Amino acid sequence: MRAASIKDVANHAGVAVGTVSNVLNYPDRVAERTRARVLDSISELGFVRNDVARQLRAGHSRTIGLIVLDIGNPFFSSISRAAEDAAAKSGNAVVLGNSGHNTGREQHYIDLFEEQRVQGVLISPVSDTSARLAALAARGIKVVLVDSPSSEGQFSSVSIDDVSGGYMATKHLLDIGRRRVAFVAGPQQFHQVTDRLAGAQRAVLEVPGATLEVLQASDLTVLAGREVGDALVERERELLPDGLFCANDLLALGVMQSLTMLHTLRIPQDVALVGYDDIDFAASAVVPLTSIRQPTTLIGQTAIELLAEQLETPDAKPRSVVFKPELIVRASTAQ
Amino acid sequence: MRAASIKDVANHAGVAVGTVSNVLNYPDRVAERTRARVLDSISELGFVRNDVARQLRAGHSRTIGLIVLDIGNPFFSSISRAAEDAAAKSGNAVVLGNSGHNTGREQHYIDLFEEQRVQGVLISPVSDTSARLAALAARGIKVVLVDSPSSEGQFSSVSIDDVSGGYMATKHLLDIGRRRVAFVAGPQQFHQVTDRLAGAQRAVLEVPGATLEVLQASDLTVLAGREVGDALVERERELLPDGLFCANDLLALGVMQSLTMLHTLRIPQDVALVGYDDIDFAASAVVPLTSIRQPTTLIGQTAIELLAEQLETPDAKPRSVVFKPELIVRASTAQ
DNA sequence: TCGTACTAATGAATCGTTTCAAGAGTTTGG
DNA sequence: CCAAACTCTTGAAACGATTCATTAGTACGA
Repeated sequence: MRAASIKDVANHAGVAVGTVSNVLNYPDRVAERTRARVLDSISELGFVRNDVARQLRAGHSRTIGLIVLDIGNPFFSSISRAAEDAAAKSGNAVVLGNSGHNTGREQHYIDLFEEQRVQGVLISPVSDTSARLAALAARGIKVVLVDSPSSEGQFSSVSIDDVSGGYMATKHLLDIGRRRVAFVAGPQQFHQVTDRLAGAQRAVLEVPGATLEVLQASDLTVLAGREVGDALVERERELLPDGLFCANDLLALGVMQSLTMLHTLRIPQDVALVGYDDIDFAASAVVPLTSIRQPTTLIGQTAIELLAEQLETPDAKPRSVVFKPELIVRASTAQ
Repeated sequence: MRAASIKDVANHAGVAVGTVSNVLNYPDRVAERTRARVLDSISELGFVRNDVARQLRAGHSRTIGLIVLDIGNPFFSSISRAAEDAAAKSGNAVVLGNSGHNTGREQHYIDLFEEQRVQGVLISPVSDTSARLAALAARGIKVVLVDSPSSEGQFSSVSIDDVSGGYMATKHLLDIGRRRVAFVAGPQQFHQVTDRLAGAQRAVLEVPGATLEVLQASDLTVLAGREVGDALVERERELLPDGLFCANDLLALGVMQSLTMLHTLRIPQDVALVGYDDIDFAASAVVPLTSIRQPTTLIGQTAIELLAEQLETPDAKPRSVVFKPELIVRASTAQ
């Protein structure tokens, strides 16, 4: 009941194992008749190549590791889908790891991928993981940073100009006349959060009389957004910001749920709201959400391309691609 | 620049390869001093176990394949996250494949997983794939069906009673007084669609005077829902259904976008709306969406458990777990 | 007829582990 | 002091593919 091996096929067809291997890998090195006989045996025995053995011999796998911060976030699920599609085109499989913003789990996946001798690792790092990634790279496993710029150009990377995204979002709030702006931040160790905040600050400084408050959310999830929103509705009306920029769409949707729950506050009349990522659900929110669109499909594809580049020319200099995000205006900031 | 092997470690430490292997796998079979020396060599050489070779020797991998219909659907991303977490606890990794409702891609992943000698495959099959899956099983790869009942109890499965979910959703619409009910169906080859429809039909038959119309959507996505919605708003008012039950939440959110776009129709006053899956975004929709909640986390965990069961006792009879869904009432069906 | 050139097929060596029977030392008990 | 019972360590044999130097066989030309 053991799976048939190449040796079984060879016996059955009355040829040597090398011949069976040739039928599989270099069919025209084998004479017509022999090939037919081998193929018959293969289908008769239900032989399926053992990829593990192939990989051992080849010295590397046909697998790419992808470590994301939160697969529940459509931003990342979209990237991973794109990466998977792109990898499949060149016959590679993507193994997905979800770090959940947790350094321990991240390290766990790095170790796992190293043991599995993956061809490369695409990673959206939790924080500054460069030492660990350098160790990976030193053992010949290529690394591409996703949604994170490469510190000192050590690795290839594909990222989005989050500072400029933060600027665009805040500028838009200011353009529609809002002056008491608040940024709903996630944990400050996420560079996505600090970059977007930096952009927001720049925009606010350009407009005299505009202020920027920072509200701290415990996480980058819908639930954390709801907590921030609940705190806001408790405030006296004159202390409320009139423009809210959230570090991502999940937060924004959570905030929106709280603000609209009691029907005492109106979006956008009382509070205008901007999110970040433009996930599919932003358009179908209670109030369709203005957001900063990130080209997730492109990000995923590019990550795979950068990896392929590294694999083809092993000592090519790492390359960094930076995409510009785009403002998508919807009802949550209508004038 | 080749990665260090166990042999390199053995040379460096001046012991036999078997001893190094014992240090790694059975530390207390090795004398204190030897063990220390080997561990030193390991860290000095930066040795990392080659999992590929281990797997070849062991005859199976520490990998589980998961094939889902649409990873962009939060229902499936939630299941896969749960499965991944559960698998990690027993030291296994999950490789994710996205079939996108496409038989070809599904087969591609089945083949890939078979070549990779995964321990088992969790699959949400596109249609009746039992022949192919039987072939897998015949080669010793365990199969667990996810979100799909097992035909003839051939495989273990974890599923949800979709007929009863469809019944609950429709009964609820009838309970709040709606009589011209429509079911927004996805492609009829998806059993999820036909089961939910069957439940809806049963509910409608119980109420004299109630009718059920079936609207066909091209897919189970937000976009497909918007197409159905666009067609609905074109209708004369008296031909409109007053209760809509959508085959999943993505469809429902799409329909909702169209219906609320022009502000001529009100949800729930003119049309009450029920979705299916209760994804996180249902609660933060334009009109918070009444939905049928499926215990995704439980589904993912259970799938892994059923697989573990099969692996531990290879000739245990396949087991089927069926969960009951739950109705979550929100504003989209408020009376 | 023989040597050359070619095509096919062979099978041992290899990849990096784990396993396990056998051997080498050491300790214990009589 | 020797046998028996330990504790460690050893190193060859798998696992299942690919590779490649050899060999076998055939065809051709001189």
